[in-house]
Amino acid sequence: MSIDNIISQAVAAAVKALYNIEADPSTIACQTTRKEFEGDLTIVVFPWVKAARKSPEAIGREIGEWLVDNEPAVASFNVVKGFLNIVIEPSFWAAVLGHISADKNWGITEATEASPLVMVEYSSPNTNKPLHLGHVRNNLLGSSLARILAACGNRVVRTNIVNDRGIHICKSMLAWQKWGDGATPESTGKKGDHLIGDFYVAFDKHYRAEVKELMETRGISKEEAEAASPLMAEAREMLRKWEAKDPEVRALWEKMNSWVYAGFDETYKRMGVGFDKIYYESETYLEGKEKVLEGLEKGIMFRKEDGSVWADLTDAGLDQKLLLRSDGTSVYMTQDIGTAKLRYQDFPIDKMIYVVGNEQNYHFQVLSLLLDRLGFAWGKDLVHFSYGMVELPEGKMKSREGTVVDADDLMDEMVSTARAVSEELGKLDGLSDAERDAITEAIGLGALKYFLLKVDPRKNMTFNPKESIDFNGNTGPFIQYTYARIRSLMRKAADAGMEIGDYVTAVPGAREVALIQRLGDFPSVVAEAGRSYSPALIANYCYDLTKEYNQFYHDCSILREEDAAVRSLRLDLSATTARTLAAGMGLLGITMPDRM
RNA sequence: GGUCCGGUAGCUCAGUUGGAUAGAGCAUCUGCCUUCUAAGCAGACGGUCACGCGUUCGAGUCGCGUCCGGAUCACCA
Repeated sequence: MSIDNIISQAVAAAVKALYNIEADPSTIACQTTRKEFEGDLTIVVFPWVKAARKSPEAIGREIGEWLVDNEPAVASFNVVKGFLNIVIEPSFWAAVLGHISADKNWGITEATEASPLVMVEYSSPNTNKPLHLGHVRNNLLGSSLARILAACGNRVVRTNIVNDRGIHICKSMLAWQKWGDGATPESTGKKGDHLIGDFYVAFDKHYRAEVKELMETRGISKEEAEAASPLMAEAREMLRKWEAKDPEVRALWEKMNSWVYAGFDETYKRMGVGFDKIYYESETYLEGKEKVLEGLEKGIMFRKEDGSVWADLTDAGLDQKLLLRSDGTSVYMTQDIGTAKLRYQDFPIDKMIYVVGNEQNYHFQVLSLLLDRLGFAWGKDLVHFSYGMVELPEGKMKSREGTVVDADDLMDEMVSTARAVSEELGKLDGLSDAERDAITEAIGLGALKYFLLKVDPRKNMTFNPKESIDFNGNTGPFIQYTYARIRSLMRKAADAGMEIGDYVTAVPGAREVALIQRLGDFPSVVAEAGRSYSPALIANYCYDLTKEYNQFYHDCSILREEDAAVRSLRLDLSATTARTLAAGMGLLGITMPDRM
């Protein structure tokens, strides 16, 4: 039971005793007192003014007096306008810290057999090019969200739907056949995904040259030239062969995809993201048809004269949506319905969360409606975790113009910057090469992850590779640094044989109380982050906690404190802060180095 | 044009169910390394919370309208 709950319940009891008003303790506004006023917690008394027929000041005074008489945790109070500021009996704060400190899983709720089963889909790359900055935001949001949901007591299945088929991969395959000269990741020393990406670019280059030439020699329009392009015709022919399961095409497709997957795995691993179940579009793209035809029979869909199948969503304020082309083939929406069916067969999920960019908001609005009408229990309240795009100072990333920020390059750059800064500050002196590598990796990736996760996912963000990433202020490294300092402090305390956790007689000061209150918030922050699907909430909490700790740290001497009980209290407070920071940053997938 | 989402300090962003005088970082300026790590701390400067109306004890937060920016409205994925 947290101190907030104790006070809320006591206030509810006071209101009942004084004015015979029933107040739900959870609705009572109990908040940390602002610094400029005296007190620890503040109760807003305005809600009872009408029913009690008294002035806010009088009500505040009466509740305050009642609390002092009846609630041992309350030491004193003062009233400013309609705000009742409560001073908690100082010894209670030591007890609260003891409670937090004893709970090794503070803020984390373990899932049980009965917990809801939540599936989170994220990443969902194409196999024709390497991962870029946009994917990085997606991957980090998705995996962080999965961790947060698990910490909120959900059973979580992380999933990835890989777009491994279609014209795009055929383009890469064709380019490899034509101009690849038998190149492999081994022969070129390139990561497989980058190698395939290069061939995709090569196709595009040759294709555009071809179109230009056709326009000039035949004097035709761009559209006509594109339609007449032999190169594109070859790619389409290859796709046709792929769909007909031509052994040669399939073998090449499998070989090249395996290169890409090896490359992706490396990137995922470094980024610290993973999946419990991966679906491949090549295995699911035919699935939705059956479900759509089933819907047709039930009258949920209708067929037009040309044979195409549609859903009419005008009654829900949306348009008509195509689900099967006139030639009977599937579209994107149909495949998503099919994937949903497969997933439900594999896992009896209660909730589905799709981490997909906000350009697909409309798609998921439609998907939700369709799944609901087709009888999926979770269809109606599926969550489209919609996030904004990452833009560069010059504007949007465009692969054709080569302005895409590559995920691997970005991570390399972050880590080498971290190393340069660390060396300049002399932070790595006296450490082994392995230690240096581990620390700079943690800092570089910590900076990147924190930067992408601390902002509201819905918003578009600008990423300036040169200037955006900082190691000062509200950044991952700042939080990591504070953690590393505490760890160093704990090592010194251990060397000196100092005791922690033996401070029952100590009375915490104002800074300690502020920090304990902040630590006490962690469980509700995690719960709120789970409810609102917001890694940013966790990030900003970690930052606030770090700031609070640094102020405390600079205001007092810990190891030199002469009163053993106070020193012990401060050491335990430091240790608990470090643990909470590690837990919070862990939910963001950020590792905390022991020294830096 | 329809639908959805944004608009808070020069810049990048917080602001938890409506609560007290609006919060950080960066940038600019001023102090603090002989004291557990200065990637730090303390302070100064900086605001019509896009605009208007409404709801009420109280609105950055809720409702309606306007303006600006973005996304989307394919027999693409």
